[in-house]
Amino acid sequence: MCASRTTPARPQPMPNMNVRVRFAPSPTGYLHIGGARTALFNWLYARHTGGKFILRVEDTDAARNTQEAVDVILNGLRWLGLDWDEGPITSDATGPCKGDRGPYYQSQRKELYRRRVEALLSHGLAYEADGAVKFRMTREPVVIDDLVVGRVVRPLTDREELDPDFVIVRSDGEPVFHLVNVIDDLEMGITHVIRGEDHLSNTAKHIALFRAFGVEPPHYAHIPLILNPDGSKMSKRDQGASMTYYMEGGYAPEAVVNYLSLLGWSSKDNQEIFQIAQVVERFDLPQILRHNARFDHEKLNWLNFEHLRKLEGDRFNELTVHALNKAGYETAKYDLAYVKAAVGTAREKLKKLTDAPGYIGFYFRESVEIDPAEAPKLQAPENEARLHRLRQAYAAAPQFDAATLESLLKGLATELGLKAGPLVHPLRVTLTGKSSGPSLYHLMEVLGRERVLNRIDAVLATFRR
RNA sequence: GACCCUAUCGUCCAGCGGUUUAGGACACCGCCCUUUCACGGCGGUAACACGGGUUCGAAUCCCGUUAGGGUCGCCA
Repeated sequence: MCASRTTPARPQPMPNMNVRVRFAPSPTGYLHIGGARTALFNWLYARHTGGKFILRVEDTDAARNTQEAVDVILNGLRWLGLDWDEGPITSDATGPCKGDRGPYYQSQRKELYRRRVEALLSHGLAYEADGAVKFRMTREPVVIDDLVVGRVVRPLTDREELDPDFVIVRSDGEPVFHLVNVIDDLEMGITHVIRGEDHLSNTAKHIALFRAFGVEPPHYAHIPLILNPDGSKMSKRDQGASMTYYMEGGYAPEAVVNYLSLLGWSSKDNQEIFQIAQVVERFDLPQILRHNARFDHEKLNWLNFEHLRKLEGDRFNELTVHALNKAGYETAKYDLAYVKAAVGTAREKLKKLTDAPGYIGFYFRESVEIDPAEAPKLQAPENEARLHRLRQAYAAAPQFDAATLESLLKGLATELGLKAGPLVHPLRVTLTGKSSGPSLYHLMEVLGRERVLNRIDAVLATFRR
């Protein structure tokens, strides 16, 4: 267990410096995109105000909460770049953590809950019924002054009218969500609860609980939900509901974070493309919209492209090489400079990182695999002589750089009374196997004279059968 | 069913009583540029859910209807 909770709160230097927000996921084995956005908004608010972002794992359901499930969440948040100031460091509930308000796993806080329940019991604010412990809920409508939604008055529903009290400890002794959530927020000194709107109705219970513990509740900000493109609610099974879809689908974290920021929040000045630091600077709770938003994959794709092309060279190289390796291309077998130059020709061209293997994989295969759709065109009789002339010109090229290669090709085209196209197309297919790809002249420069001549020879050989 | 939230182009946002022939972005459709594929440039189609009020004047305020979402668990 990490640091004790008895450490007194430190004095707050500035009025706005004491914001404490948290993301409190339940490890179910996957991180929902909506949960990721909730985490992002909390993180943004903490960073904007100079407050603390806390990660707390709500692993009360021992049966389905595994360490692997926690890792999914930790990895998802890390991938997005949402670092937490307090919370677990590993997926081991009894392992190390940072922060002095731990433990940050609910499974490690049972004693705390037990004491709080006893206090409630002894004050007559809770009572036992059928082996469970129930909380004596207020019968009055509860007013919620929500930072996003505004003032909401929640009266009892007709069902609650019958019995407003609700279970806080099950008959098996396990405390329920409403209870532990409130106790933890209280103990951890959470000042703002930023969460999905699906919790808005529950908030009445939470406020009543806070008051029963003798404290005023934190500020609440209920953010709208993310819906499917067709407007239905996004559930586990839906495409793109899980963070892994983006992590493995060729998206840059920068783009996903940017897109998520724009769902339900706006800087009001029509800017769409943001670096995360710019969002941190402008983000605030009052600008959050009140209505749900549909997830638009096309727009995310566009943002992904925009971010990919703006990525700093090394970062682009890192992400692209990773995508190539994942697809089975062993870039490590090649010169670092060659790899960098090769990847460089895909710069500003990739829509998704997962397009990299198909786009520049030819650099990392010793023999070219001709696209079956292009093979017949390449076999056109006139191509033999053209490729032969091209080979001669390139074998004798004084320098093997893009500009020289281009002028040699164009010179040859003029000589043969052709436009560049009839030479460019077969040559591209010969060298890469495909009809489209990086700039032909630059790709040849990267490939180098030896590979270019070899690849031309390989195709020429198919003409002489 | 009860209660709560919401409602501007297909989608995401701007608009917060008059400066609006409702603006931007994605997507879509033309044209241009071009060594492929892209990018880019120019132009275009496209919305205030409906009905009542309030007001000299409403996308903007109020009420209702409709629609969508959420909550009513010994799930979280």
